[in-house]
Amino acid sequence: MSRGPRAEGAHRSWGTQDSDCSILHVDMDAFFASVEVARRPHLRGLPVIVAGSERAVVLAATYEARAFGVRSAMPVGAARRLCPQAVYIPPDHAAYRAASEELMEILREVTTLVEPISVDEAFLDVSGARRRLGSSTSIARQIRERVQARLGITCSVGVASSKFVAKLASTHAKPDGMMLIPRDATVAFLRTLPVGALWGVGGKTEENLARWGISTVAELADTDPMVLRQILGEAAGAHLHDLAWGRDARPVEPTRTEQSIGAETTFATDVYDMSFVESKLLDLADRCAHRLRAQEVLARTVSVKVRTSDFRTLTRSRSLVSPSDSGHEIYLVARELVSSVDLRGLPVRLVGVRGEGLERRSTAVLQLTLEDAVGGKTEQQRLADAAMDQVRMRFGRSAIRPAASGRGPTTVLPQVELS
DNA sequence: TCTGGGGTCCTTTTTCGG
DNA sequence: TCTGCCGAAAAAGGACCC
Repeated sequence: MSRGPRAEGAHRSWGTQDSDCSILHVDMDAFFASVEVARRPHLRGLPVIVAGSERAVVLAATYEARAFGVRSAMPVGAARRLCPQAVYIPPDHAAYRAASEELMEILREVTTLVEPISVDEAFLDVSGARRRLGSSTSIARQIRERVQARLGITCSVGVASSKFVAKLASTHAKPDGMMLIPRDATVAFLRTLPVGALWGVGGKTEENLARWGISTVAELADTDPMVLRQILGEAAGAHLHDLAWGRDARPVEPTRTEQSIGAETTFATDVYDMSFVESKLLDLADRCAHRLRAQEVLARTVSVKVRTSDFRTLTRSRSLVSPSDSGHEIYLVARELVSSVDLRGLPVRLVGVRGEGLERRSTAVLQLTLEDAVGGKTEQQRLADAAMDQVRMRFGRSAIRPAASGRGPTTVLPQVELS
């Protein structure tokens, strides 16, 4: 579901030398819409748009709908004006998740070095798979065939010597294509692109750069990095200058861990009633906590997001005394945080709850056996009781399980301070 | 035209302890 | 005890991605 701008001049062959290009970027074409068309063949060839409520934005549009100017992230109202005859379908996220899992399975048959970056795209490092499966471009072809055969939808693949160039290549290959950017052609390819093509340059940065007379990657590449750092900040300035020269050494990382888990919702109409907002908050905290538990992680910080009817977005966050995955605990903090927000008398459009600073659950094992209790309450037993109380408070009774020996309770828990 | 919901990362501001 | 300064951590906000 790439939205990056493309350049017409870049849309040609850049050579065939793929021996030093081991990074692949696989990107499904109009993913959600394609899944819907694949299971409703009578829609093939029609403009199809996947979107939630009238107050939402377009999540995906087939190429037939794009011909009318419809784009993803466009408000549904605007899409209806451009293309009233399109078939509008509400999203079915479970189906997209299932298709996504199948896609990732296909990719992992090629190599274990797969880094999913969203439901419908992933990077692969095929340097180790080439002896078995052939050249990088040949592997790209095999992937496209398998995806078509098993999912009934098309994808595009970019092949390059770095992640970000592979991603640009897949964007230019769309729809249903493949593009190779040989290492030697990288800088020449990049210089044909507008700055907005670079990963990390959105509307604001583009405007900002335009004020300095920079609107193409070539112009950015030829700008003194010191000046870029002044315009864009320390990190972004240096990073974008590197990208403009094709320098991107980031490896494909198959095991990236999540930094936060959250849930948010936009109301059908803006609401003044804070008790209604709180009831939604409880729901969101529960969803958030449920997913924390499913991933076996605890959140160190709770943050809330409130958007008022004028589209101002405010956030508040607070660290917890001890990390938690309890919906009730998260709700209590979230409610306080929301009530501390100055809404300036405006109704609320959106609320969200997020758990941040995630840490893995269960790193230490506390074992208490009946021997510990012999002779009444020893110092050790009192200590153990206190620890157990903490465990109950933090994880609930269900966290305490009988030991395998059956002689006492064993609990798996994150480091409990026994001081 | 009227802007979703899931995230990441970076910068700036505020808070806090020494 | 009060004040200033410093650095680290936390909080807030914003831009960006799909």
